[in-house]
Formats: sequence, C-alpha cells, structure tokens
Amino acid sequence: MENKHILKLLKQTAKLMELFGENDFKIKSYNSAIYNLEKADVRLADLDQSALEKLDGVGKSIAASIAEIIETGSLKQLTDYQNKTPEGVMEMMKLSGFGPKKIKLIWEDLGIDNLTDLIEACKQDKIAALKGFGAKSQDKMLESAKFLISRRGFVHYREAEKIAEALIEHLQELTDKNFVSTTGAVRRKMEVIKPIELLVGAKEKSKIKSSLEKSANYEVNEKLSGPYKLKLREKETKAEIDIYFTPEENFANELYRTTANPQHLVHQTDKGESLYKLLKQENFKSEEAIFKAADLPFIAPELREGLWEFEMAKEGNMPKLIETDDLKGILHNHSTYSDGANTLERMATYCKELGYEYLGISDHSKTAAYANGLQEFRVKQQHEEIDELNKKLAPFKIFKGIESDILNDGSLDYADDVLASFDFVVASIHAQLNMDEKTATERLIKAISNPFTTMLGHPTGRLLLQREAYPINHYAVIDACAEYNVIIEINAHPWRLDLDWRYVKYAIDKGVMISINPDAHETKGYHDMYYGVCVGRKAGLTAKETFNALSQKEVEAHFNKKKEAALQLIKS
DNA sequence: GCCGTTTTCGGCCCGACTGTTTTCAGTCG
Repeated sequence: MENKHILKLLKQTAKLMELFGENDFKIKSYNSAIYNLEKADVRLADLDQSALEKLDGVGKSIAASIAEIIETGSLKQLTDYQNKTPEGVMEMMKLSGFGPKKIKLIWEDLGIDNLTDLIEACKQDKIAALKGFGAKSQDKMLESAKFLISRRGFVHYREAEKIAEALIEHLQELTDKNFVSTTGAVRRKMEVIKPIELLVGAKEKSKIKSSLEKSANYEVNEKLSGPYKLKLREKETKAEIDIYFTPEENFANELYRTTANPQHLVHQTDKGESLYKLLKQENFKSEEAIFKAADLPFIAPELREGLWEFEMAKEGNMPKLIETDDLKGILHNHSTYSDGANTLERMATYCKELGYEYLGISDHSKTAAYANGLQEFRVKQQHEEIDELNKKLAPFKIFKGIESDILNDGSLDYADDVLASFDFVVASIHAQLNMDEKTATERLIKAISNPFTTMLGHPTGRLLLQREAYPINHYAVIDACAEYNVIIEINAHPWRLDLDWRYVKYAIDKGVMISINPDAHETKGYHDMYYGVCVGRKAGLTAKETFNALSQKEVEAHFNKKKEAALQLIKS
C-alpha cells in the first residue's frame, strides 16, 4: 500500500474530526503527523507499529491508525465519521475558502446539509446573518457552491483513464476484443471528463448489461439507459460512464463520429460535404479509410476538436505529435530540501534509472515558508550537494534550479547574485491568487521580464475541478515570453495541466518553447509527464518545440546563454 | 494526540491574507 492512500485517509479523518468539533490540539497533532509523513522518505507499509511510533509526529494512537489502514485498507474511526455525515455535507466540505469550522456552523445552526439548500439560503441572505459571516462570504459561498454543482460527475483525466481501462478489460472478457474502445472526450484526452464514453459492438449487449448490473463497482441508471446506450456511475469516484452499442459493421463510423467534437464533424471536405454526411454514405472498415475517403491525412483523436487540425492537414504537414519517449530530461522537481518527499539523491538516481539524461531540481524559494522554502545559506548547501552528486552520477547531470515565488509586485524573491547562482529559474505564483486580470497579467509580465527568469511555472494557478484559474490575458503573457526568451511549462500534474492546451498552440505559433514539467514532489511524480504529453498533443506540440526533448548539452547551452545575457544586462 | 522535559503537564509548524471583527478566527499554500 502506498503512503498516499494512508495519508488520504488520515487527512479525511482530521477534516471530519474538525467538522465534529473534536479537540483542536488533537486535530493539530493529526495534521502535524500528516505534515511530517508527507516529507518522510520511508514506505509506511514496510514499518511495524513500534517503527511507526518512532516517526516524527507519530505516537501510539496515530501509529495504531496507520497500522490499521495498512492491515485492513480502511480506518474504523473514519468510517464512523463518514456514516454520521450526510453526502451533501461531504460535498459542502469542498467549498473553496471554507473549512470544516464554517461548514459545521452552517450545518448546525441552519440545518443545511446539501448544496442546493445552501444556494437557496445564500439567496435569502441567511448565510450573511451567521456569526463570522458577512455579505462577502455569502457571495463567495454562492459562487463556490454553483461552481461545485457545475463540476458534479466530472473527474480528472487521470481518473477517467484508469476507470476506462478497468472497464474495457472487463468488457473484453465478455465480447470481441476488437469492438471495444474508449471514445468521446476521454479518447480526445481532455483534461476533465464527463461522461467517460465507451463504444462497444452490440453482439453481447444483454450479457454486458447483466454483468454490469451485478458488478459491485458500478450502478446502472435504468431510467437513462436505452437499447443503444447504457448509463452507469462508478461508485467510488461517482464518475459518469456512457457505453454506446453499435452493430459491428458500423463500428469504425461510430467510433469516428462519437470521438470527434461536433465542431470537427461539420468540416467540409474538398467534395463540399461535411464529414458527418460522409459517414452516412458508407460503412468504412477503419478510421484510416474514412480519412482516405475524405482526402485527408490521418488526424490523431486528440486533435479532433474542430479547431486547427484541418489547417495543419491543408499545409500538408500534420505534426508528428510529441511522445513520452521524446523527453530527455525532467525539469521542475522538488526534494526534501523544501516540500518534496524524497531526497535529492533519490530523486536523481531514480531519474537516471528511468533513462533520462538530466534532472532539474527547483525547490521552493524562501518566501514559501509553508513549504520550507530555501533561505540563501540552504541554497548554497544544496548546490554543494549537487556538485558532489554530479561527480558521482556523470554523465547524468542535475541542473541547479529554483522555483522562485513571484511576489505581489512581480519581482522574484532573491537578490540578483543569488538568482545568478542557479542554472535556471522557474518563476511561479503561489500566494495572493485573487487578482483581477490586469493585475495578474502585469504581475506575470514583470516576472517574465526579469532577466534571470528561465521558465514560467503553472501560469494560471488553476486546480482543475477545485479552484478556478486567476484570470490572465494569455496572449499578452505569451507575447512577453516570446519577447524575453522565456520558456512556458505545461505543468503536467493532472490537477493543473497549466498552461492550458488551448493556448499552447498560440505559444508554439509565437515560437515560445514549451517544457513538460511534472512538478514532482516525489519520485513517482515523474510519471505525470505523460499527462502533460497528452494535452501537449492536443495543441499539436512536437518534439522540436518541446524544451525538455532537447539533449543535456542543448539544455545546458540554453541555460548558459540566458544567464550570460542576464549578467550582461544587470552590469550595464 | 504528540512532544519534550526543568519528565506526567503545558504548549503545540509558518506567515499572509481575508473578512469579519473592533482584536481575531479561519483558511490556504
């Protein structure tokens, strides 16, 4: 069992303890144990009770809880809390800007236990009247509640892909393997998904239906299901799933039709008819045959949005889309120096084991106190360790980086001589996220214009399905990156995927390099780069435009050139 | 609940921000 799962249950427990008004210090000790365990470079499942008790912040009671989770996969204390909490209240706990204490008050004083009633209460000014609330809180709560309702049933791509893969495996046991596929948004690798769509040959329809009805993992929605469609819900994540059935001779046509964004299908072929109409004329054997009939090159599923794929096809140079194998190094990563879970050495050796040529370590900078950001003397210590490791691991190389906080006024949080000691600087915003578009854009552009800024980190700060992006003028920000020779990252964490792929295309057109960065806080995080590759492909990204597809030598040359220019500039 | 000691009891991770207060609690990264 992974640490992540254990910590997830402990976090839920701590949150619910707060909702039920447990002793504040008891809650604090849970949170401090979680805080320490997130940074602990150990595999909890390998430890017994007495070894667990020796960990920082873990005593007898929490050690016993961890042991229980390892043994049974669950925690009775947590289950008891969950049984006492209405589903609607659990949903209310996700309101951004409101923690368990505020939710507790609303639940207890007003008896509100779901988002719909909460919205009604906001409209009737009942929330603003509560102690500790006011008009502003009420407005924020209303907005946040509406946001949550609009995201119901959505899951992140990572979850959608996992659920789809498991379901496909199940279906392939019941019917002809060749007639089972993902389709729709999940096949187009969208960043968030609702519903997860699958296309299946109709031959074993009834067998599939009864098998799914018996399954413990899914609920079949009888009302919304019909002869050509099964509507399900995955129980654990509440993800919505649509399974379409189609006669096998029509499979390729249906796969093509249901995969594409409707905008794609209205495209007129050279014969002056839409792709949609073409599909009605003939049952094709494969998608390749459909493209051939339309006199088009093969267009990868993730590009079928009706945005720019036909323009690419017309120019006769369909891009060879980026693949994970094209990436030669991993930039923007954290270690135990700040808030990462693994040591610098482990991060480096694992990166090397995976076959990469280089690693860029960019721990948090000093302003990020919550993340144990690096004071100047610790920067120096880290650089000494990197020099040692580089001797040991050569020809593999660790680049000295930093994720420098962009302060409110757009400046970075180290003096020039410290900034100059890094090979590269990722500039990111972590605090004061509630800016208007003008302020946020100016703040970013000021940071981009800093001669030491190598790369812009997660440009909008969004957390998909959880926190809206702060508004920015993407075009102005990207133009600034082009002007100041700054790389933009696609932060590949499945909750971020920021820069959004819709703007990656603009960045490419402007000649801005894109770096696919995992923002890894543990070795396992490296594998998230796959999700960055998925969204990069949607924008038509190729290896040529991807910074970390460059070799170690090329990356080094870029870093050096940028730094020399910066030093020249501050001298003059 | 955990920790550390001047060892069985008292204090508890950091700093900023927000919106509510009228000095501070709650939330967040």
